[in-house]
Amino acid sequence: MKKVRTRFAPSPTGYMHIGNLRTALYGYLFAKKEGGEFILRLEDTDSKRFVEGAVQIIYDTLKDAGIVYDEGPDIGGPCGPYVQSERAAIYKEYAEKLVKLGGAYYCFCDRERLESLKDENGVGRYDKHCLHLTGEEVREKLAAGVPYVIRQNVPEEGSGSYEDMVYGTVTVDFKDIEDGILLKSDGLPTYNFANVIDDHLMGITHVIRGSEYLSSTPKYNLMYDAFGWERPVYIHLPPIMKNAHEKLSKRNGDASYQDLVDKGYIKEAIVNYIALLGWSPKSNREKMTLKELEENFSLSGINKSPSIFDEPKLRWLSGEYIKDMPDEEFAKRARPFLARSKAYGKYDEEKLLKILKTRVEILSEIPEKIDFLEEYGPFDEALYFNKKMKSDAEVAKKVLPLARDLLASLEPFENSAIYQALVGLAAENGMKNGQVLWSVRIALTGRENTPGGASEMAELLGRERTLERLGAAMTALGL
RNA sequence: GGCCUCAUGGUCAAGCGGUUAAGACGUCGCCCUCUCACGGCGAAAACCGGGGUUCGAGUCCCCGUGGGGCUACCA
Repeated sequence: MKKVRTRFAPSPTGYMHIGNLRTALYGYLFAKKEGGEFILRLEDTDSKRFVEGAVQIIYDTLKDAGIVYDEGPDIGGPCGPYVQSERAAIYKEYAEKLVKLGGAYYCFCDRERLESLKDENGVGRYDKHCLHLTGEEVREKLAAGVPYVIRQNVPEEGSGSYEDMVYGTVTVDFKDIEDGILLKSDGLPTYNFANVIDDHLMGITHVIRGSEYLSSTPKYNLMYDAFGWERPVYIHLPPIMKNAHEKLSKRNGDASYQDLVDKGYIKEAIVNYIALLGWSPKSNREKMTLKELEENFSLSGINKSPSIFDEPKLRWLSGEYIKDMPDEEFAKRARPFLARSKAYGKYDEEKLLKILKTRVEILSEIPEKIDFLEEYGPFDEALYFNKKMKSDAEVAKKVLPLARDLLASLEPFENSAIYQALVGLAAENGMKNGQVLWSVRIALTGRENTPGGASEMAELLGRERTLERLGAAMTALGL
């Protein structure tokens, strides 16, 4: 059996979108699952669309996501170069060869004539005008330097079929396919042509790409057939949508890989999530590492219908990754976000992280979750009221002084000891635990909700700040 | 317009002729609990419509409707 070779062939025109990344991911997963190779090729034949820095983004994104290619522009390989703009001579040679084989022909029609072929709606296909030029006429024009393109010669009758691995049999009548341009007048190939030549020359066995190529695949096959080359297996992927009507794209939103990483989504979760968009594993387990995805990937699990990118679910997955992450790893990843908080550097980092770990799904939530530590100030005494805890300002007036005295000398000043002490205080004074705990927590933070209980907050704040705030709260209550 | 293609809860999806139509996210409720969160338990929620085929259709066929794509000297 031939070794499986897949490729990811992006055009360096900007950001890596989630859809692009998924196409790359599936190509990678399939190749690895089959023990094959995955290669990266840059399709930059349209100089007008070239965007500075886009190539680097492609390298960086793949690397960051853990998608490693076996051959590519920056690492080389036996089928290079892997950049189409550096392969112009190859395409020209093959285009001329295809002309000789009857699969293509020279066309000298100018734009004006081409325009005249279209109807009021701008539709109308080429009429094969130049196909009927004699060999002599072609030679003359070529010699005279008349600008030309090379067009594919699509049969006027019949149809082309192929078996797509996800969509099944796809058939298109040749009469619905135009004699597309293979080699532009600037000498560079169009996507269709360069793609076929490169995929063949690079030994690609499985073409994995978006479903937008579903109906143009028969014309690729025509070329493979004309050259006498073996056709690859096609695997078309449904689009990833922003909503029911729009495809995910930079223009519609900002769901590029980098944007998500910047927002603090855990990158493994992003990769995991997009693998699940359009593909479902045999088992019901959804959280999977790249390695596990490689092992479990299968073409039969690929879905045919478009899927909508659901950020809430990505959020959840990201949170799962955080919760399962070793503390040191979480610390490493959280630190840059921690640094954005006012509380950064003023509290014990380890304690902060511990509190954050189960309360954060994406890293960018970190600052907002702990900023409150530095936002202590006068607050409404109605906060002391809690029906379930049977607590209110009057209770607080009783509790706070006792708590302050108790905590002033408590050793060690640490969560469970503090908790035990406060509960003990409640018992001694015939109060409910909640009355003490609630009052203290409110006094310490001035907030109805905090990421942790009274004892945890006290530990975090430290003895000095705890006593200080207890004192301030008592003063506010008129004590 | 022509052609290709898709259609199960709000979202991702399982299902591949006979099921009480999985599971996950989200939502809601309950439990746990020093508030929040975590965790546990539970609930509501779906086969686009119409014709066939069949003893039997979410599953097969046709039509319709709706969505997406292609129809460039873009990829």
